[in-house]
Amino acid sequence: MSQSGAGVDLEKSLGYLLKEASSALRAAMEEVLRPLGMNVTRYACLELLAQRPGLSNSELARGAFVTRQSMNVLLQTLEREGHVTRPAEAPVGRTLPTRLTPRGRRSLEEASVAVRSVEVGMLAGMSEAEQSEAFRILQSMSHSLCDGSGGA
Amino acid sequence: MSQSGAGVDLEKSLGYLLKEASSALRAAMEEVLRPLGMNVTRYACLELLAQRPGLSNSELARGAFVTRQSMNVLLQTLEREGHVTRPAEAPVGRTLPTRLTPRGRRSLEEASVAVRSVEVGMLAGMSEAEQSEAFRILQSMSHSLCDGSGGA
DNA sequence: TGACTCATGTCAGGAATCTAACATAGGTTG
DNA sequence: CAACCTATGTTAGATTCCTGACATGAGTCA
Repeated sequence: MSQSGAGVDLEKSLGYLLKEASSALRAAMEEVLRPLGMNVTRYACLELLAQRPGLSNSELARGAFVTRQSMNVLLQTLEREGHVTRPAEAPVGRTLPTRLTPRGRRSLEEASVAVRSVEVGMLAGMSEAEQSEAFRILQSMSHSLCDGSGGA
Repeated sequence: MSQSGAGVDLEKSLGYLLKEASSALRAAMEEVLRPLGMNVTRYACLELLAQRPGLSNSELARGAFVTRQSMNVLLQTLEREGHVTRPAEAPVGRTLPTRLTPRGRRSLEEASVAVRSVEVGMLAGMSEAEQSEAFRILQSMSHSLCDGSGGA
């Protein structure tokens, strides 16, 4: 390997570290979800619907960090598979409120257990106080980035 | 919007928050890099080469969080554009040590300024102590995830 | 009322990434 | 030495995701 102990500051960048942690988390989640025939985006969609029934396509897209076009095709798949239902007509406006079916809820249950184990593993070795601190810090980063980006 | 103040714990998940922050960072970086005709992966590749000249294709891939196949096509593009150079023959084994050209270094300079401004904005409102704490915490998360995933 | 703006759902095309596969070089172990 | 295993570079095919575009419904304002 070429990596000698040269003075590189990429390893000191919080941005790089953030990406590294996020990448590791995603990889770990994909790994435990694959045997269940699921992936991170599918899980995120179902989890969002479990916690906030009636979310629209666009709202799910924002919550799962994909475009609404991508979420649309995912919802069509989930609908075809019988995991979610959407009314044929929009009760108001154009938004179609989506809901989990019992089958979707069952799939989510399995996945939730797997994902929770990953998150527990991620927090191994961190005290309650550190977790609270991590929460505050990550929220601060998100807000700073959104303010600086969307507000300018 | 459908989001009432219902008791949802996705907002309390450190994993979700980690993804949110990482997503915001990536979006902010893409935004400032786009006017420069660059994207996050290209920037990561050039930055890695600046800090560790002679990295191989596979090492760059790992550092930029993509597959070595994806990095390979990127390197071919960068080589065609004159941003990097690779020897025609591997001096040892099969690894082709890659290096920045002066032109690649110039492109990186521009991008670095833009990216640094994003990172500075992200750290706005965080004290030195908090940044150190963030560093420790993110590293702890990464390590816990890799140990639990690759070691099992 | 009518024009404007904004958000949504949806379809089509393209760009980026990944998975699968093969050949080669180096180290390891019998 | 020979067989084996691992890591690398590379190509090709498939998949995923995004960008662009259009039509519809709701709210705003003159």
